[in-house]
Amino acid sequence: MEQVRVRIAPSPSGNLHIGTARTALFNYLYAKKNNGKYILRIEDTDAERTSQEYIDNIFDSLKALGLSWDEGPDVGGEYGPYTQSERFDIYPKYAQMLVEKGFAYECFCTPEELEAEKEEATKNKQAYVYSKKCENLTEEEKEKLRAEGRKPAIRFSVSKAQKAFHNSSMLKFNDLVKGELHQDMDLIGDFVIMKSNGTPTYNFAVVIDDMLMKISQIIRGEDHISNTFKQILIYEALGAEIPQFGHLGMILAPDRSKLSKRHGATAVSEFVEKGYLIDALVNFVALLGWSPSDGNEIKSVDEIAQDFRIGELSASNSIFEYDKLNWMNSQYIKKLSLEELKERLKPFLEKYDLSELTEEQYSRMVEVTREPLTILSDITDAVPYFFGENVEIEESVKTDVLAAENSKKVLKEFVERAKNWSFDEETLHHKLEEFRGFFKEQGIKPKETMWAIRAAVTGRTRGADMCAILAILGKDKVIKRVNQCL
RNA sequence: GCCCCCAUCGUCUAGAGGCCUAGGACACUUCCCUUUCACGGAGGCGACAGCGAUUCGAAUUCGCUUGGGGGUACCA
Repeated sequence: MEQVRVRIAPSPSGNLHIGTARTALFNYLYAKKNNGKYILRIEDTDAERTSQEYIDNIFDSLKALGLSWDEGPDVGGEYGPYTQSERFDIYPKYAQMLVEKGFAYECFCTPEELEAEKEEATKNKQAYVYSKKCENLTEEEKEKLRAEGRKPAIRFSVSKAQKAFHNSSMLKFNDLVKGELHQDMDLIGDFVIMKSNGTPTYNFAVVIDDMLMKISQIIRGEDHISNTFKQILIYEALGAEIPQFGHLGMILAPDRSKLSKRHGATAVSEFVEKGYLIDALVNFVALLGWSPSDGNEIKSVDEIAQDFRIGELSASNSIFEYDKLNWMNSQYIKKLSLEELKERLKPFLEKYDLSELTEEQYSRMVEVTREPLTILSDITDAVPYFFGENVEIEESVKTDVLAAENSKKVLKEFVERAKNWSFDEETLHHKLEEFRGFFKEQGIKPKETMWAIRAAVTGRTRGADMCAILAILGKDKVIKRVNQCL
């Protein structure tokens, strides 16, 4: 296949999952690296589980991730429509074609009959394979069943395909990331390709769509490996060219189970709401399975694309640990310009009245509080003392710091002196230095001196640079708070 | 149960027979810087799942065992 065409095909039965995001990323990277096209297709054959809300979420998240698609439901393209529910009229034709070629047949079995077969198999400790009892139904028998009101599903005949295209029962393909994979076709039961309600099953719809959309490489999670064998059989029966497959390890939770809500966020949008930067998220997720050749792990999508080789991806599963994500997010926060950071922080400062601060004061506040931020939402608890007249004093601060005799001495002296200071940072810096020196001679450590002031003004023992805090708050508020404390 | 995939520090990984007394990153930890927290800097701790086989030589090849994951639907 000359043109590289890859796709991401989420099914809108939930918000865009972080695992799907990673699959999307690797497809995007592959397309980028190979000058190919990257296509978005919505797989909504199961009407029960799809909702517009999820579709919107998937679009928004994918866009936010910066993985823009060349063809898709919204932007269109040569091979549309790109939403499976809008393609329902094209699947029956191909199913019919397979029936005519003898690679598929109508099946009238009821769910109960099928269930019984399955139970029988488990009882005998055998792999369940459909009995094929409908494969050789005569026209009369079919008519009779139809007359009973039964609606047939269409099943793919694995044995027919095997006879037509293979010498042995071993089906093999060369996976882009895992190497040679194989499966005994005798263990693949005749699977349904068209449901009795006339809609295609997943395995059938994907093949038809990927074929028609000329997809050249299919990169997806390894939970699809078993589907791949079925799909290869369909391609062969259709006489279509078989694309290359690449199966990625899965993302697991720290307890090695599937990543789910009980482990925290799973959707990209949830991470964003929590204060993760989308660039950090993408970078982090890329590192699950891929590693940079130069050892520098902080990289943009474009940089990763240059360095991306699908064969070098890890074949194993990887565990999603927050530690590294957090570190990475903090690195990306550090790289943000002050202006950008000021904007991004606003959603997390809604509980405060930002109008209390001038633009300059807000800038300075962000500047002096940004250092320890891991996620944007950390700002919420980092800045309460910049707002309001009074300040809430932490219990431990009251008992440990403020109760100390030295603290009272320091604070009294502070009020006396500060009255005459000009509250700009430069002056404060010098004055406080003098101030510390004054107490040091009396045997009070600089640290203690500063703690007393910090405790009285912010109610805490830790926080941003003291001079900046004092300057932003201004003389009146500072003295008021200290007096109140005394 | 049956089938498939995977297996290097706690985690993400480098490593494609000798360059490995196994390298990096995160986490943890020690020290330094410092008016606090943090940031930053310099160190430290820490792994080839087990057993066999091939080979002069194996983390790297093969087999078995164990462990983990996935699939087993008229879900996708």
